[in-house]
This record gives sequence, C-alpha cells and structure tokens, in this order.
Amino acid sequence: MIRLNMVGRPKEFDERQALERAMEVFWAHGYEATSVQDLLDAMGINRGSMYDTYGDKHALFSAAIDHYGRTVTRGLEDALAAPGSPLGNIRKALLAVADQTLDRPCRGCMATNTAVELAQHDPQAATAVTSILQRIEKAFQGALRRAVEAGELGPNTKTRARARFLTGTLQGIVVMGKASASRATLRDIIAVALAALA
Amino acid sequence: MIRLNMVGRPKEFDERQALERAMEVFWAHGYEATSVQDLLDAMGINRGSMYDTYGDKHALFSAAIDHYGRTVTRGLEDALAAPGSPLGNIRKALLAVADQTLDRPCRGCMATNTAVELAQHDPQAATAVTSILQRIEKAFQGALRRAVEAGELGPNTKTRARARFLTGTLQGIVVMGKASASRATLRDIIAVALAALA
DNA sequence: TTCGTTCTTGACTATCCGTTCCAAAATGCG
DNA sequence: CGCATTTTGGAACGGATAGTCAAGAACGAA
Repeated sequence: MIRLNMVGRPKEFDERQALERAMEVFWAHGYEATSVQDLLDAMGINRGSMYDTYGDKHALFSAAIDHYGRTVTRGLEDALAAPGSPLGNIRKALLAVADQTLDRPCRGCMATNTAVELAQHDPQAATAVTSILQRIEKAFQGALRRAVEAGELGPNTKTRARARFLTGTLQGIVVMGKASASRATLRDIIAVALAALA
Repeated sequence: MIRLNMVGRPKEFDERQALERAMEVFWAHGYEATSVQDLLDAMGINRGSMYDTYGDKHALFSAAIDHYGRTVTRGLEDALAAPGSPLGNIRKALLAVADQTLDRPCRGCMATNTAVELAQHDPQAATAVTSILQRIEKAFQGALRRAVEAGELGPNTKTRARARFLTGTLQGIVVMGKASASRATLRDIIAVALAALA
C-alpha cells in the first residue's frame, strides 16, 4: 500500500531562509571560492541536512540563483514598472545599481558574476543567467514603451535595441563598480547612457 | 668574492612562452577553477620549475595579468590610435570585441573576469584591473579627442565622460557575450552606444 | 506504545589542493 | 677534470575538499 503524507521528523530550519543565506554567500564569493563548509556556517545547518535537502553544492547553487531571480531581479522589474515617469524609473534604477556597487565589499549582480565565472563551462548556470538577462531586457523594454506612450520618447524609438543597450550598460556599471570605479565615473556612464535614449 | 654570471644549468623552457600559456588558462577558467596541475600541463614544465621561476600560484597569476596588459590591452590601445577616422577606430574596436565573444568557449576579457572574480578580495588583482581599465579609458579618450580635432565630434564634447562610458560599454559587451547574447544583441548595443557619442 | 518515516548529527572516506624538498642532471669556470 | 651553481623531475606533506553513512531523535498513524 502506498501512503502519501507519511510524515516523519519535521525540519528544524526554514528552507527558504537557509537558501537566502546560501545565495548571499555565493553572491559575495562566487561558486568556486565558496566551500560547502562556508555555506553550512552561513545557513546554520549541518552537512546531512544540506545534502538531503538540496542534493549537492551545484544543485544548491542552482537553487540559489533561481532564488536570486525570484527576489532581486523581481525587485528591479518592479522598480522599472513603478508608476511615474518611465524614464525617471530607468534613471533611478541605474543610479540604485551604481550606489550598490560602492558598498565594500561589493557583491555586484549575481547574474553578472555567474555569467563571467560559470556560463562558459556550466550549461545550467548559463541558462539561469540568460533567463535573468532576458527578464531585465524585457523590463527595460516595457519602461521604454511606456516612455514612448507618455511622450517622453519619440514614436519611432527602437525600444528593443535600446533595451538591449540598457541591459549591457547595467552589466558594465556593475563590472566598473567591482573594479573600484569612482562614483563620478559611474555617474558619467549613466548620464551618457540616458542621453543616448532620447 | 661576489661572482655575477655564475651560471648553472640553463632553463630548458621559454619563460615568456610559458607565461603566455599560463595567461591563457587563467583567462579561460579564472583563478579558483584553475589548478596548479592545469597550469603545469599547459606550460609544459613541472612543479619545481614553476615555483622556482614564479613563486607560487598567486604570483604566477599576477605575472599573467601583467602580461595580459602588455599584450592584449596594448593591442586595443594600438587599434584605437591607428591612422584613419577616430570614430571608425572606436567602432571597429567595439565590433572586434563583440566578435571575439562569439567564440565558444568565450574567454571574454581577462580584466573583466578578474574584476568580477577577485577584485573584491584580492587587492593586488584589483590594482592590476584598475590599471588596465584606466589605460582603456585613456585610449578611448585619446580617440575621442582626435575625433573632435578631425571635426567628427563637436568642439564641446566631454571626452572624459564619454571615454568612461565607452569603457563601461566594453565591459557590458563582454559580459553579455559570455551570457550567450546573439550577434544581433551585441550589434544593437554598439549601434546605440555609438549614436550616444555624437 | 509501537512502527514507519524523516530529519539531525558528526564522524568518516577518498580525493585533490598548493606547496616543499631533495637527489640527480646539466651547465661554465678554474 | 672537479667545483660551484642552477634547473629538473618527482616524491612527499599537511590540510582542505566534496560527499557519504550510520545511529539516534522527533514526529504521525495505528
């Protein structure tokens, strides 16, 4: 007889919170530089629980970057879709990212980090990154379309090309920030990029 | 008595060529994912020779990224300073970088990779990256100034801000390329970026 | 209470890591 | 030819690594 709902001992830790902690460690240090022990310390659980719940280090990383998409990337989408001036939202979003990169140590963007560290040798990571970048591009494109409708941009604006451009600019800002670029440098980049939209 | 020129057994390998090989491995796989054995295999020498000649893995990496600056970055500077239309040189340089990122596997730019992987936790790597990015910015600024002199850009063009912007755009292109962006995507980015210069 | 199931704990394994060390080999000099 | 000096090849080292396993604890169902 097959029994569903055959319960055993309940988990003592919050799976979502543990995943959040793991995400932060991977985000800050990357995949290779993070040891399983680092993860366990941050997650507050021990080895068996981690391997039982997530499988192995690589699967945990996959879950972590998915979680990144569900939370951080989602936040960017919301910011770009907020009420008010669409171009203003784009400007604010870029400035917010630039400000984050001034934190020390700077984690940057987990999608960027993963693209650079893993995408070439890890198809699963590459898929996750592509998915996130596509969503960012769509979010930019949505804002640009609303800007056209609101008359902030001309009716013939090529929104897809400009959305791709903004996505690339975002990656560039993060990398420059990681390389200790000054606030002035990042503001210059944003100013020129915004001027390119008009 | 101090004797100079007291020779012993001569090196059997070409130091410069071995360094070039090491650079390629670090460039393709990053620092953490590259083992000393990987390096030895690629360099065609054995452990003792590597440790005697370069010190340790980290010192070898430093030497490798310096070598990158001396060769690859130098190549970009030359391309931007080539005779002919300065704006044309900028355009050609960006397109060349975009084309490189379509290779599989794509190594991208070693400065970008290092900025993302190491800059936050390795001051020496951060210094090397900053130095390379500064040189790229100066190279772009030089080309922009020549574009102003040649009348390709207006006399009031803010060359520093635009050079910083182009440096950021370059990083963005590399990251997008690593994330498997299509050629069309990269061309869109470049087209919008070039339009921003005018 | 007893049983089946699931989760926790920490010791354990086997492998790989960067690094050190040393005897043997290969050179120029006296 | 020795002798001093340097490189070579590879064995060896301690520590860290990702992953496994078994024994016990905590639950719901019967």
